Amino acid sequence: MGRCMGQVRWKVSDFAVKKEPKQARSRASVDAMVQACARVLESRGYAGLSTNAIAEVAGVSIGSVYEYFPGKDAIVARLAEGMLRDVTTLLQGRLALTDSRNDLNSAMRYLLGAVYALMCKNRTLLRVLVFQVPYLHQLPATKQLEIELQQVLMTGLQHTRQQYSLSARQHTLYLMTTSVAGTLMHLVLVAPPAMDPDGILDALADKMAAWLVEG
Amino acid sequence: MGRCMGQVRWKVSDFAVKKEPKQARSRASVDAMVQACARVLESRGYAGLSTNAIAEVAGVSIGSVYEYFPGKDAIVARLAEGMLRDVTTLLQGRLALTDSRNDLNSAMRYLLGAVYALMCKNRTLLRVLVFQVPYLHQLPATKQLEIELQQVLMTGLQHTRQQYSLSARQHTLYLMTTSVAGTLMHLVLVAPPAMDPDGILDALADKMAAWLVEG
DNA sequence: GTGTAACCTGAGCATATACTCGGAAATACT
DNA sequence: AGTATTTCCGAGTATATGCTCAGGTTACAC
Repeated sequence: MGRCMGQVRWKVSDFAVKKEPKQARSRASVDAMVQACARVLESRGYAGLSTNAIAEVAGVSIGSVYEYFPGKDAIVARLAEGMLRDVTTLLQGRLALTDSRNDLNSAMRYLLGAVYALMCKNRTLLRVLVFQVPYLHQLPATKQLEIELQQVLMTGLQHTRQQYSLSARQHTLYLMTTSVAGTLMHLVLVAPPAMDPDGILDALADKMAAWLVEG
Repeated sequence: MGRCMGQVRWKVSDFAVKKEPKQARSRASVDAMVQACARVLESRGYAGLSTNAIAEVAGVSIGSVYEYFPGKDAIVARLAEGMLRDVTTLLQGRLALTDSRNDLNSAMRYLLGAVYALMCKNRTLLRVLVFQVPYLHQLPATKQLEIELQQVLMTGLQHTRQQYSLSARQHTLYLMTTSVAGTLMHLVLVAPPAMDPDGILDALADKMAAWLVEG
């Protein structure tokens, strides 16, 4: 077997593209590989993912896969980065809307609902990425998403006029991001469907809005 | 290669023990295998885990491994169940202490601190288990831990005399478990060490205690 | 002691997966 | 049309890992 088995840390070169596609044909092939990767992850999990499977599902030859990617992890990384970026840009977009609303609570609810809805599409794929892909949380896009979430909440914080100590704000900010992330993750990936997501998001929005004005 | 590659769901038989060790010698062997499994997971990650590696590190022959386990997943499952049970029993123990204290806030802080400390040992191993083992959240012990956490918080809820609607309580309970879990997970597994865990746990205890009395 | 059951061994076979490479086919350029 | 470049192919090789099995060793009961 090749390299890359038996290590806990990954080199960035594992995730880089080998060659940039230049013609429309090859761009379509690369896209097909990434899509195939998603489908294989959904149906067989990360352990069942192989370059051969990707090539087969994508309808291209195994040689073509290695023409553009150094290995399967690069394809997974590209797929994950795309999905994470979707959430990040959603957050950025909704942030503009949030600014114009003066009702903090409903603005928060709006944001949470949007992110929740986006996560629910691709539920299965997301589950595999989060629970099985070893290097997901080391990806740049993951950290970018964390930063973006903090940014959104920070803006909410700055809107409130209350003055608290800086450390208190920092801690609250941290708690909010981890709480929101933890709740959304569990709600989307783990909780049974009988869980009344709308009611829970209502409650979460309430609590978070309250934390914002408290400090 | 054997079976068990390429599936998203696992059979319980994958996690069962093949034969129960009866003499002290074999019990030591089985224990060595589980410990070796932990060490291999820490140093090479789940992708680098193999029955051969386990046997080598444990100092037993590969044949002995298959004498007692149907495959590596059974060993991982046993290891994980042990660690999860440690947290569960800790929670149960501290719950008794919590009852006797009337200061809800400090009781909460005590609990959080204890769980955090326990998680911090075996940080690396925990990281691998949580982020890489595909079937971790399907293990009975995982769900048991969730239930136990809810139980502890529920007891806190019942201690407060306030009467709110049942659905509000249910939602708050859910939010508390997911928030606490999310924050602890991030703090232990992801956050950089410069994060001032004590201060954050203080803040979290404050917030959670407040939610308890609010409803 | 002797017999039985539990325990251990490790070479070896089967298989899955990573990855290469020589060359064919399509496309772009002039 | 002719040439260069890009793209694609897929049989084939190397290797890691799963797992078996025939036979040896140790512990225990009587």
